[in-house]
Amino acid sequence: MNTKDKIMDVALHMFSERGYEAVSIRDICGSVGIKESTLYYHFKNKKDILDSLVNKFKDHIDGLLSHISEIPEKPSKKLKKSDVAASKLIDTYMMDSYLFDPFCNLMIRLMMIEQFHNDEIRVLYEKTLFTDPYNIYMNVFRRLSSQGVFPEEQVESIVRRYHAYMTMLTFKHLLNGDLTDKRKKAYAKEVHELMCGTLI
Amino acid sequence: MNTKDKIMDVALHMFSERGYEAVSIRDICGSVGIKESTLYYHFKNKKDILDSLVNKFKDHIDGLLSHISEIPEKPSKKLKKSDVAASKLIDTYMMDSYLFDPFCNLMIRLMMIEQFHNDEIRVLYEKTLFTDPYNIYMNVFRRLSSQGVFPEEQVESIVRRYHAYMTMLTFKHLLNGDLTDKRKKAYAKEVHELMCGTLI
Amino acid sequence: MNTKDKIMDVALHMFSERGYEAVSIRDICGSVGIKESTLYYHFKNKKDILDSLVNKFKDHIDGLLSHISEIPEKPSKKLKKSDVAASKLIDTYMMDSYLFDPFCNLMIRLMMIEQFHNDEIRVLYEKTLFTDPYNIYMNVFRRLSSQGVFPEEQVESIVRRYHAYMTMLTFKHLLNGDLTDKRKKAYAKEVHELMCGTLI
Amino acid sequence: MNTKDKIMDVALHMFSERGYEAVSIRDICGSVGIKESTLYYHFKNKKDILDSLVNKFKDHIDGLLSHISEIPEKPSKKLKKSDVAASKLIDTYMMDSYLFDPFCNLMIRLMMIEQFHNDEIRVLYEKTLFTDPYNIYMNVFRRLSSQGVFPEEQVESIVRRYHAYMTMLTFKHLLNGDLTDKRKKAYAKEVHELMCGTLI
DNA sequence: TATGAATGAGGTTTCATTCAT
DNA sequence: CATGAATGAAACCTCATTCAT
Repeated sequence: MNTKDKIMDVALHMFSERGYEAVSIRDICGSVGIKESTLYYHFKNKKDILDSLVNKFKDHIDGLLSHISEIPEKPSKKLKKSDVAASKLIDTYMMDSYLFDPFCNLMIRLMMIEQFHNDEIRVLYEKTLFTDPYNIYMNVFRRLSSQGVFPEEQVESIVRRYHAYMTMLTFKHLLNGDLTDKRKKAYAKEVHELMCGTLI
Repeated sequence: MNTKDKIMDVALHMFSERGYEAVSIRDICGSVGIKESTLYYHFKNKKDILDSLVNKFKDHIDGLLSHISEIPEKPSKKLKKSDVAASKLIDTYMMDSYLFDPFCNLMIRLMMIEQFHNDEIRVLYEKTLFTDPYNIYMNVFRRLSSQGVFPEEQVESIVRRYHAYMTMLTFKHLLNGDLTDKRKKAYAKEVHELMCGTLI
Repeated sequence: MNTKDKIMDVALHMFSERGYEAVSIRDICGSVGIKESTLYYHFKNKKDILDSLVNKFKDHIDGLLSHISEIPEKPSKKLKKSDVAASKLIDTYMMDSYLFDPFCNLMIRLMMIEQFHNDEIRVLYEKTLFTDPYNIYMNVFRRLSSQGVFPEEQVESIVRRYHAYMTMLTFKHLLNGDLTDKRKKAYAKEVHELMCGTLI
Repeated sequence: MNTKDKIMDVALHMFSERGYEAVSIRDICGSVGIKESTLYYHFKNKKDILDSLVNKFKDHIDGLLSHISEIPEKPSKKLKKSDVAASKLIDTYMMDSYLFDPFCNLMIRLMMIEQFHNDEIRVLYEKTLFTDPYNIYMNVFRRLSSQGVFPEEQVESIVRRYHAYMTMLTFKHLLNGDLTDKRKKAYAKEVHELMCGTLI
C-alpha cells in the first residue's frame, strides 16, 4: 500500500471510531509513520482526506448498485420461507458486499457520526442507509413476487417490514466495535430468524 | 432561568447539533453571554457540563419509567387496530413525553453522536433507545393481549415488529434538524399507518 | 504601559523595520514577554494588530489636522526668506508633530512597506504623505501670501516646489534606521537651506 | 524563454507586488508550471533568485550609465524652456530606458519594498533612485549650461529642483499598479509641465 | 532537466483551564 | 457571581529545502 492509501486507511479507522473532529492530523501521521508535513504532500488539508474517503465510497457504492441491477435472480422452483429470507441477492449484496465489507462498514459508522456536522454526508447517509436499501429490497421482493412467492399486493408491506428489521438490526449489531465474524454471524442469524418468524 | 441552567440549555443545543468535541467553552459562553472564567464557577470543567446533562436525562427517564409502571391502561371494550396502534400509553409516554419532548429529543441526538466517543453514553443510548422501549412495548402489548386483543403467543413478534418500525422511523424523522410540529405529525402519522397496515 | 499597548508598541517597531509578513507573532510575544496565547486575548488575530495601529494613526492624524485648521498664524511684520522656509506652522506640525514624532515616523515607514500589500494602507499612505501635506502647504503659503509675502499667483508653484522637496527629503532622511537627533537636524537644515536658496 | 528566465520573470513580478517574504517558492513554481524541486536545479535557494535579479539589474544599470556618458548631446542653436525640460537625454535615458522600462520599473518597486529588509538592496536603491539620477541631471544641465542656456551658478539649484520633482512624481506615479501607457503619459506630461512652469 | 516524496522548523490560531480580584 | 488576564498544550497548515530517481 502506498502512503496515500495508508493515510486514507488509517484516517477511516480513526474517523469511524472517534469522529472527524476528534482525530488530529498528528494522530493519523503518528499511526501511519510519517511527519505531518508529508501528509500535506498527499492531501490539500484535513477535509480533503474526508472528501477522498467519501468519493471512494460513492464510487464503491455506484459499482455495487450497477452490479445488482444487471444480475437477474435465477427463478427457483420451490421457495421456502427461509429461502426468501435469505434471498441470495440480499445476502450477497446487502451483507457480504456492503454491511460486512470492512470499508463500507467503517464508512457507514463514519457517516453516522458525521451526518450531524456535514450536509454532504447527511445526504449520502440517508441515501445509502435508507433509500438505496429500500429500493433494493423492493427490487428483490418484486422479483420473488413475480415468481409467485407472494401476491403482488403484499410486496410493499413486506418490504417495509424487512427494511425496518434490517435497519434496526444494523444499528444494533454493526455499528460499534470491531466487525468480528461472531458479530456478523449473530446479525445474519437474527435477520433470517426474524424474517422466517414473521414473513407473511 | 439562572446562569447554570442557561449554560446547560445552550450546551445541550450545541452539543446535539455539532457534537461535544466540536463545541468550545467559548461558543457556549458567547451564546449565554458570560465570560469563560465565569463558567468555571458553575462547572468543574467541560466534561462536567456533559455529565450534568446526562444525569439530568437519567433522572428524567427514571421519572417517566416509574410513572409508566404505575398507571394502568383502562380496559376498553372493543379495540380496533387503530386503537392498538395508537395505544394511549405509547402515544403519551413514548412520543409526547419522550421522543417529542424537547429536552429528551436533543439528548437522544446528543447520545447518538457521543455514543462513539463515550462509553457511559453508549450504554445509556442502548438502554434508552433499544432496551427500555422494547420493555415498554412488551408491557403494553402484554396488557392488550390480556384484554384479549391478541393471542399471547403473537405478542413477541408483534413487539419486535413494532420496535423495529419505531426505531427506524425515529432515525428517519426525529434526529436531524429542528423538531417542528410538522415533523412530529408526519412521524406520528407514519407510525400509526404502518402499524394499522401490518398489525396481526 | 499595559499589555495591549506594549504589544502595539513592539509590533509597530518590528513591522516598520521588517514588514508585517516578516514579523511573527512569536517574535512580538518574545519581545513583549508574554505567551502567544496571551496575545490572542488582546487581539483577534495578527491582522487585528495592524488594523489597531492603523486606526490609532488615523485618530492621531485627524487630531493634528483639526488642530492645524484652528490655529491662525500670527501676522509677522517683516518676513525674511528664512522665516518663510521655517514657517512655524510647518515646523511645528509637519516636523515636530508628524515626521519627527516617533509614532508617526514609524507608521510612515510601516505604510511605505505595506502600501504594496494592503489597499487600505495604500490609500492612507497617499493621503498622509501626498494629499494632506500638499493641502497643509497650500493653507500655509496662502496665509503668507495674504500677508504680502508672495504674489497670489506664485503660491501654487511655490507649494509644488516645497512639496517636492519635503517629499524627497523625507524619503532620503527619515525612512530608514533610527530617527536620531542628528538625522532630524540634518533633515531640518536641508529643508530650510533648500527653500532659502530657491524661494521666489 | 528558458525555465531559468521564466522563474526570474515570474519571481520579479511577484516580489515587486507582494514583497520577497510574502512570495513562496510554491507560488513561483505554480505560476511557472514546474515543481518546487525543479527550481532547485536552477537556483541554489530562494535568496539566490533575488540575488540573480539584483545582479541582472546592476548589469542593466551599468550598461545604461556607460551608454549615457558616451553619447554627447547635440548642441542645439536655440533652446526653449520646453526643450530643456524635455531634454532628450533625460527623456531617453531616465524615462524610456529606466523608469518606464518594465524590468527596471519592477526592480525599483522591488527595491523599494526590500530596502527595509536587505542592506545590499538599500544601498542599490539609494544609488539608483537618488545618487545616479542626481549625477545624470548634473551632467545634463551642465552641458546645457555650457551651451549658454543657464548661467553656471544656477545649475545646482535647478538640478536640485528637477531631482526633487522627478523623485516625487516617480513615487506618485510609477510605483503601484501596472505601468500602463496612460500612467506613463501622465507622468511625462506632469514632469514637463512642472519644469516649464518653474525653470529659471 | 525534471519530479515525487519526504522532512524539520516554524507559522497562526484555538482550546480548556487557572487564579487573583 | 463574575471577570480580566494569563497560560501550556495542541490544533491545522506552510515553508524552504533535500535527495533518490
